[in-house]
Amino acid sequence: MYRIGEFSKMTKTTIKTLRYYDEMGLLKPAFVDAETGYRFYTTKQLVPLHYIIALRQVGVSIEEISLIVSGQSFHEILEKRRREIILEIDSSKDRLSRIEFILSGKEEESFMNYGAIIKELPECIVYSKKMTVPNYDAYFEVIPAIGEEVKKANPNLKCSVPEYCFIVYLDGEYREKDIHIEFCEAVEAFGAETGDIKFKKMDSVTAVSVMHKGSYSELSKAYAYAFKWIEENEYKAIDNPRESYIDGIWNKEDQADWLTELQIPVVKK
Amino acid sequence: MYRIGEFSKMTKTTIKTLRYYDEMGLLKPAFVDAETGYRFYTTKQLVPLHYIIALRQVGVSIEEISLIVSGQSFHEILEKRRREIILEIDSSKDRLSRIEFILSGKEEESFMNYGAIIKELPECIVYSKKMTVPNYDAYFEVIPAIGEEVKKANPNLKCSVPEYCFIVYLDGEYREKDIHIEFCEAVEAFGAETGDIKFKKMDSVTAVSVMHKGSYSELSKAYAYAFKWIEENEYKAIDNPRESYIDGIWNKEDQADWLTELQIPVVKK
DNA sequence: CTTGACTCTCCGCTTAGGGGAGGCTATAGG
DNA sequence: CCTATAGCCTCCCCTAAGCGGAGAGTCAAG
Repeated sequence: MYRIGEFSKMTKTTIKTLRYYDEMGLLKPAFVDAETGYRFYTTKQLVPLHYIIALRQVGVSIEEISLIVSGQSFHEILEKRRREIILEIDSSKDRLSRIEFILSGKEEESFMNYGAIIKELPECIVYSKKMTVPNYDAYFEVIPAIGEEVKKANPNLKCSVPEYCFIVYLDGEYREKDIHIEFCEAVEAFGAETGDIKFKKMDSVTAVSVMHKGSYSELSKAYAYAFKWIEENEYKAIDNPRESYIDGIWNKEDQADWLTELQIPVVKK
Repeated sequence: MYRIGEFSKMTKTTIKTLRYYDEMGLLKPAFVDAETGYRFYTTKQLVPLHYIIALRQVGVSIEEISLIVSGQSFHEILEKRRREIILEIDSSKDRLSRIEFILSGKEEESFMNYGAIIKELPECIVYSKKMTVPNYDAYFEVIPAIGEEVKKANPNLKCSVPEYCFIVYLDGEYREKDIHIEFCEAVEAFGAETGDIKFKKMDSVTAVSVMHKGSYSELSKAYAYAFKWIEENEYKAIDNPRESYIDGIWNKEDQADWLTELQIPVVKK
C-alpha cells in the first residue's frame, strides 16, 4: 500500500491527476481511510493506470477511456480517434501553410490589407442579369435600372437583410473591354422574371474572402493576392469569383472609403 | 449602422463572438446606445474584423491578436505560432502512428497487456554492480548480498522512496547464459564504495515503458512488443533497457502477480 | 395593442487538471 | 513527550473561446 505521493512518483503522474481520476471513477484507490480520507494504492493499480496513460497519450478523453475500461467499443473509439487526428493534422498543415504565406509576404502590408479568410457563403436566392459591359466603369450606370425593373414586376419582393449584391465574372481571363458579367442581388424569395432578369438559387459554398479598400482601379491587386493565396495554400478555385459591393459611390464620396469583398469559391486540394 | 444580428450575418460571425470580442476589447462596436445597450456596427469595422478572423483561423489567440492590433510584435507572434503549429503536427503524427500501431495489433491483447507509454525518468543516484550471471534465474540469489554489503559500508544510507531497483542488460544481443548485467538500486545520496559496488548518477532520460505481468519466462514477449513499438513509431533506442522490479518472488507467491516494468531510453527519430 | 423577432445582461458549462487556502495527519528529531 | 515539517485532505477558483439558456427589455409591423 502506497500513499498518493509515493504512487505519484512511481507512475510519474501528478497527485492532482490521481485525485481527478478517482473523482471521475476512472481509477479508484485500492483503499481509502474512512477517518483521514487518505488514499492508498497498490501495485495492482499500476497496470490499469499504465493503460489509462497510454490512452491519454494518444489523446483519448477521460470519458472515452471510461467507456473502454468498462469493456465497450474499444475498436470504435480508437478508429474515431484516428480519424479525428487525421483531421487535426490536415487542419494544422493548413494553418502552417497560411502562416508561412503571411510571413513570406515582402512587406506585411499585403496581409494587413487583404487578410484572406475562409468563409461559408450560405445558400441564397438572387435575381441576376447577365450582360456585357464595354468597360469597368459602366457597371454602376446600369445597375439601378435593373433594381427598378425587378421592383416593378415584384412590388412586394424584398432584398435580403443585410444586403448582398455582387457581380460574377463570367470570363475566365482578363479583359479590358466587352466584359461578360452577371449582376446578382440576394432577395428573400423567388419572383416574376422580366426580360433577361432571372431568379435562381445559389447553393452554399466555401469561399476565400479578401477585403479591398479603395478605388476599383486597385482591385486587380486584391485578385492577385487571393489567387496567389489559393495557389500556395493548396486550395482550388471551383467557380467564378464574386465581387461583393459593400461601400461605393452610392454611399461614400471618398474613394478611400469604398469597400469591396472578393469571394472566390474554393475547395481544399 | 447595423445591429448586431445583421453585422453577424454579414461577417458570418456569431453574435456571441461579437459580444465576446467587445468584452475583450478586441472589436468595440462603433456605437452603443446608452439607454438600450444595443450595439451598432458600421462597415468600417468589417476590415478589422476580417483581420481578426484571419488571425483566429490560423490559431492566434485573442490575447495575441490584441497585442498585434495594438501595433506590437506582429512578426514575433506569427513566428512563435508557426513553431507551435509545427510541434502540434509532430505530436499529432506521433499519436496517429501510435493509434495505428494499436489498431494493427492482431488481437488487441498485446496492447491490453503492455500498453507502451512514454515517460520521463528523473535523474537519480544508484549504487550498481556489474556482473556476469550464468542464467536468467541466478539474479535474485545474488541481489540480497549486494544490499547487505552496501548497508554495512553505509549504515545511514537510505533507498529511494518509492523503491527503484532495476537491472540493465549490458549485452546488446540475446544470450542464454553468461549474461552480462548491471544491478542498480536508487538511493538518496552517494556513499562509500566497496569492492565492485560503485555509486553513480543516472541522468534523466525519456523512456518507453511497458508493463509485464507474470513469470519472467514471458518477458521476452514484452521486449519484442516494446522494440516493435519503438521501430514502428519512429523512435530510436539510445541506451540499454532497464528491467525494473516491482513485484516478484520476494513479496508475491503467485507468479501471476509478479510485475516488472521495462524501460527503454529513446528519442524520437 | 399585441405579437414576434431582436437584443440585452447574467449565469453556468465545456477539458483535464493546476494553484492555492485552510486545516488535519504522520513521522522524525530533540 | 513536544514540536517541526512534510504530506494529505477538501473546497474553491481558474484556464480559452465562446455556447446555451433564462429572464427581461426593445423595435417594427399588423
